[in-house]
Amino acid sequence: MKKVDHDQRRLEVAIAAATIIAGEGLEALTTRNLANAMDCSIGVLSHYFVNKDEIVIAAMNWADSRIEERFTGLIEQSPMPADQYEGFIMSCFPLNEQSELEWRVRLNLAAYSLTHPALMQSQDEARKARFERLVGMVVTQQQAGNFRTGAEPKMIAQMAINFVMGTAYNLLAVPVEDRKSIVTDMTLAFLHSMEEN
Amino acid sequence: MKKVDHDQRRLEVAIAAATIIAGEGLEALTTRNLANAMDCSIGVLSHYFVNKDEIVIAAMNWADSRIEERFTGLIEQSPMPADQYEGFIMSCFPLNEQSELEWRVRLNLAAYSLTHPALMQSQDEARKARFERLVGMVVTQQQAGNFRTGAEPKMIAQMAINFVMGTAYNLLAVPVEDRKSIVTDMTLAFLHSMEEN
Amino acid sequence: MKKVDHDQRRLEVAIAAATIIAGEGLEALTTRNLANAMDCSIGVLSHYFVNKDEIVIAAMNWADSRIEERFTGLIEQSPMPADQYEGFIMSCFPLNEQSELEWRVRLNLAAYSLTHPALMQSQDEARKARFERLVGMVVTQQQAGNFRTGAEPKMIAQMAINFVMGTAYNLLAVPVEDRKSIVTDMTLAFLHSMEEN
Amino acid sequence: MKKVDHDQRRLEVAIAAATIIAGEGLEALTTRNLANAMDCSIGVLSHYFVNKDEIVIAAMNWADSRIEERFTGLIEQSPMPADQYEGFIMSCFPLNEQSELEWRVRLNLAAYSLTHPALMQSQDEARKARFERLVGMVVTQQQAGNFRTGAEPKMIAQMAINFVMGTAYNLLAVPVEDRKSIVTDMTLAFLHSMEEN
DNA sequence: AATGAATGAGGGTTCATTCAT
DNA sequence: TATGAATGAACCCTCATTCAT
Repeated sequence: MKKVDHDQRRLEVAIAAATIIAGEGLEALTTRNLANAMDCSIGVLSHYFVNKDEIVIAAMNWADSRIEERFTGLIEQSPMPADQYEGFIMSCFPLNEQSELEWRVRLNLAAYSLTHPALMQSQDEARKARFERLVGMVVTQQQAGNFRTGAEPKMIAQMAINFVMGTAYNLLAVPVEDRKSIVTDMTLAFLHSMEEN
Repeated sequence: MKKVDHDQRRLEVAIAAATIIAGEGLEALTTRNLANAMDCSIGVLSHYFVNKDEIVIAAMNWADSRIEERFTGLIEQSPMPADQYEGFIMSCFPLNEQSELEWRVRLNLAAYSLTHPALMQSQDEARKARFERLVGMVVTQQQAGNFRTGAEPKMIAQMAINFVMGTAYNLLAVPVEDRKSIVTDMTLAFLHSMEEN
Repeated sequence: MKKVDHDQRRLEVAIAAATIIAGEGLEALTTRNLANAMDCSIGVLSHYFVNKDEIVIAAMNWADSRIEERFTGLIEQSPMPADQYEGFIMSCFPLNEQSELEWRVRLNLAAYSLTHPALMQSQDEARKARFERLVGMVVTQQQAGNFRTGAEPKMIAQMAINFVMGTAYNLLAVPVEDRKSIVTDMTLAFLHSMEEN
Repeated sequence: MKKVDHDQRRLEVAIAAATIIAGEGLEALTTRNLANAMDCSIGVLSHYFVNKDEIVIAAMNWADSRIEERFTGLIEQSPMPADQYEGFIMSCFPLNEQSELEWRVRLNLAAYSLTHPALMQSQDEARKARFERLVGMVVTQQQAGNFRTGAEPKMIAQMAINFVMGTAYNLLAVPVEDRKSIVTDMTLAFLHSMEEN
């Protein structure tokens, strides 16, 4: 008798919530506003989430996961041929409407989790997993002769993470049309600085 | 002198507000909570700020300025002797209680300004000024032979900004006692990658 | 037979509702909670009751009737031999789990009916019938020489009702294990005071 | 700078709440309804009570205390001259508009406390204190030769309490104009049954 | 300048009820 | 019959803001 896919519906709510957070800010994410955006009644939300906090968390985790999945997908196919840097860049940074939305939510998540221990903890775990994956990739690249071997893989991995995050967050303040050339140059510069010299 | 008192009180309010944002989150910054933290009555706040939005902005700008001032102070005394990297690092990153507070607020500011045009605009201006100052510093360093000349000063400046921001934000998730060694290594690596080779 | 099933189901709902009222209070009697206790879906309730008010009334009337039926059963077998006081007491007061439940609901009914005219009216009718029956019993007992004849049967009947109610309600606040000796002594004292002297 | 008496205002809220409970029932006691009855805004309530539960408790305790105080006042002036039974009766039972209100709330309290442990506990304490006072009074009356000495003071006290409660609660279902003669007869009969014979 | 009581809009949430399946 | 997703009114409560003192 199940007419609706429960998980699908939860996802829809999470995406709608993420869209509001990205577009109007966290304070604009009210149940009324959200129900309106989803074109349903307020009561519906309580069928899929026990309270609003869960919705906020689901929205943020959704955006975070989307970014992370693209990033992970890239790493897994390394060693990356140099001619695929283009795809790397496009996947890693907010260069289209969709990833813009996700990065905006992620920036909110970064600030929000500072004072929400449960969220901070899940972030920590995600961070560790990401770090480990990236360290593995660096080692692979070093063995392939693409990265210099003088530096610790762990440091290179952490610097890459910081580079991507710092660049992505700062990019959000730049007009969309200007972003691509900036980020391309900077990524190449970063990768160059990681290369054997 | 009245004006001094007035400005002094505004500053006190901003600092108290920033402390709440950093410690309990933006949602915990209520007028009642703020008045309580300042050990004064709610009504006092309206003598110094026309509404709560102004308080939020003042708090965020205060934290932002504090970080920026230290950064600017460093730049102005360049070319930096190599033996002052220690001070540079301590000044640029959240390595003590005070700067931790400021960086936490700044991260909130980064997210908040995404959907608050007025704030975004003032951020833009600050960003430009910061950028210009840093470009000047890079040129100076290049002329002094500390930085490689192969790269555009603008790109180096932007990469430095992104490096500092990305590193600082990610540092907030690391236990305070572990931060210093991490950031030292990474800063040296970054500066090394900027050097002539 | 459909009718039997239907009435049976209504009764089951009423008992489940009464159980919730007795155990968790009137405010805990929600449709969701009730459906959960009955291990059925919310929609089922509307097949047997037009709305929740009817359920509340059915639950309260059920408990009230249970108590009343035992009381009536006792009266009808009067004149009561002195050696059956034990049974009288056990039947009239909340001395086991089941009657405890019923009396708790009845106390809720007493309060609830104060502001629910329809319920108050049905209560009035039940009260009158109870009163008449008891007056008849008192007359019988007087004729049998068990009760003093100096007092009006009506007054004795009313005092008996008040005695039972006052005692039963106050008993609900006493630990179950202490109740029996208390109520035995008090009933004997009451009956003694009603006897010829 | 205190313009209002905080305790006075709390009392006003409690009385207004009690009036609603008595007149429209516990379910009609909403914050909107209460604010409306007090001719003030909803927000005012939160200045004097942390939440609605506290208001309900305050209202019920107020009504309970009013009844109790009259009862205690009577006991303290015992041994009671026989010609003051009139006052005793008027003070003990719901025979005017004011005490009617209080007894209606008390009946709600009796039912409500069944499933509200905190309230039940405070009721227990009040019950014990009441009992002790009454036992003391019974002893006094026995020494004055007004009550029979054959019975335990404790039993007499408990029977008196049950008599008053049972009678008062049942009285609430009787038209006000019929109550006085009923309760007078019954009280005299009760007191008579307590006398030496 | 400082106070804090008062306001009432708007927040999240719960609820009885309806209805397509 | 039975289901449970959907509805939206109404709940309690918090909040920024105002203003008489």
